[in-house]
This record gives sequence, C-alpha cells and structure tokens, in this order.
Amino acid sequence: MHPGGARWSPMPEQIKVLEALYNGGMRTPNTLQIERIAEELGKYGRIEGKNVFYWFQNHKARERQKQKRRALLALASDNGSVGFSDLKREEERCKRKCRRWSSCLEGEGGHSDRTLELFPLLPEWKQME
Amino acid sequence: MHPGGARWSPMPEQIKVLEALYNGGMRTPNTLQIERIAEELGKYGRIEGKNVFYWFQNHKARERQKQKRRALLALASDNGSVGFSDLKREEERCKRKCRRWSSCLEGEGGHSDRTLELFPLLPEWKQME
DNA sequence: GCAAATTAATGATTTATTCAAG
DNA sequence: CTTGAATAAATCATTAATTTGC
Repeated sequence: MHPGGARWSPMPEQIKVLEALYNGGMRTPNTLQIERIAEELGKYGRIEGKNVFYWFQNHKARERQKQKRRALLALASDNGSVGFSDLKREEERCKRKCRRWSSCLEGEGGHSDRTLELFPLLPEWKQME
Repeated sequence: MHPGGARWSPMPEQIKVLEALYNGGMRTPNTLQIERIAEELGKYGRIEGKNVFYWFQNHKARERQKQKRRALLALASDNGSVGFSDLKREEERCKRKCRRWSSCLEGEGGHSDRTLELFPLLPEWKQME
C-alpha cells in the first residue's frame, strides 16, 4: 500500500469529509486548517498535511475544468452554426500554438541537473511533519 | 525593515551566494538543501526557507523569460519577412484567445464562497488569522 | 533639489499544465 | 481513465528606481 514510499490513496470516509468541506465553501485552507483536517482524517488512515493541500488544489482545478467543458458544451448546443467538435478542435489548435510559443528555444543546453529529489515547499508551508 | 510582517528583502551578500549557486547549476533545491542555504544566508540577515525556495522559482522563470525574448528578437532580426512586432502581436492574440476559452462562462453562480461556517470538526474554522 | 506620480523589479500566491502511479 | 504529486506559467502586491513638474 503506502507505508514507505507510495502515494496517498484516500479512504472513502476521508473523501466524504473533504468533499463536505469543499461543498461548504472551503477552497484554499491555510496551514492551521490543513493540520486540523489532516489530524481528523488521520483517524481513517495514514495521511499528511500535503495530501490535504494537494487534494484541494486538484479538486478545485478539476472542478474548473468540468465547468469549462460544460459551458463549452452548452454554447455548442445553443448555437447551430458552430459545432462542439469545431470548438474543441480550435481550442486544441490554439493550445498547441501557445505551447509552441512558450517553449521556443527553451533549452540552451547547459546544466544537466535534472533535479532529483523534488519537494513541495508549498505556499503557507512550514515544517509540516 | 522586515521584522514583523514585511516581505523578505535580500541583502547583497545573500544575492551573491544565491546567484553563485544558480550559476553552478542549482535550479530546484530540495528541502534539505534549502534549509542549509537558508542557514548559511542567515548570517547576513533574517531569512527563512521559503524565501530561498521562491527565489529559485522566480529566478529560473525570469531567466527563461529573458531567454525567450532574446530568441524572439534574434529571430525577428534574422528574418525580414516577419517582424518582431508581428510575432509579438500574434502571440498576444493567441494568448487572449486561449484565456477566452479558459474563462468562458466561468462563474456560473457557484458558492458564495465566504459563507457558511460548517462542520463539527474544526471548531471555529472561520476567521483564521 | 525634492516629493508626488509612474514605471520597473521582484517577492509571494494562485492557477494551469504535466507526469506518472494504479 | 482517474487522480495524487510536482513543476511551470500567470498573476498579485509591494518595494525600489525613475521620471516629472514645481
């Protein structure tokens, strides 16, 4: 499972609590709140603060994604002149293009550091654990 | 200066050390490295780990920006057929368009965020700090 | 010279995107 | 495919340069 070195896999009870908090309006809990939530959720399984932090980040972002898709879909069904797949295709084209601009001549060679151990020094972070 | 609640303002010596590390190839130091660096830089003025973390993030990102601009400029001066301002304008157009897609019908009335206190766990979770 | 007004740098957060485990 | 984890890009906010009118 994940004693040792695997990623956190939330228990159903933990998810229920997290979603309840989210539906209650919580979006970016601060350190203290995160600690308390982690402590509470610890009753149901191993968990640490950063898991709670990431859960909110991801859930918020992915709700936005869904919302965006729904809106796009709604627009597509309203307007007969341009179909959904057209919108979708155009969006992809644009994204690729933007990515192109962004990564234009990025490398410069240089240091082959490719950093090893990563870490999340998260905003509002302090010696969790 | 910044005892209390202002933002970190790096001393010249601190900057020199940070830049030396950066030029040496360091990009995303891990927690241990950050702590050591912060400890070292603490000799020259108050500093904490997250300042070091943010410094590397920002410095890396802004070096990329400069690089990108330089590359774009170089391309522009090489190729007479398409001017710099053209590239710049097209980039902006695309970015706006992408942003448009992203923010399309974003709100949709969702939660009135700052409402409801909720949940038996976390006594008094509102009004943190 | 010298503050008020603007603008450029940059520390700190948030959001978007990507990677990879399962 | 879903989603935890991590990085990169965009944005916000405050401070320092600098310009400008007196």
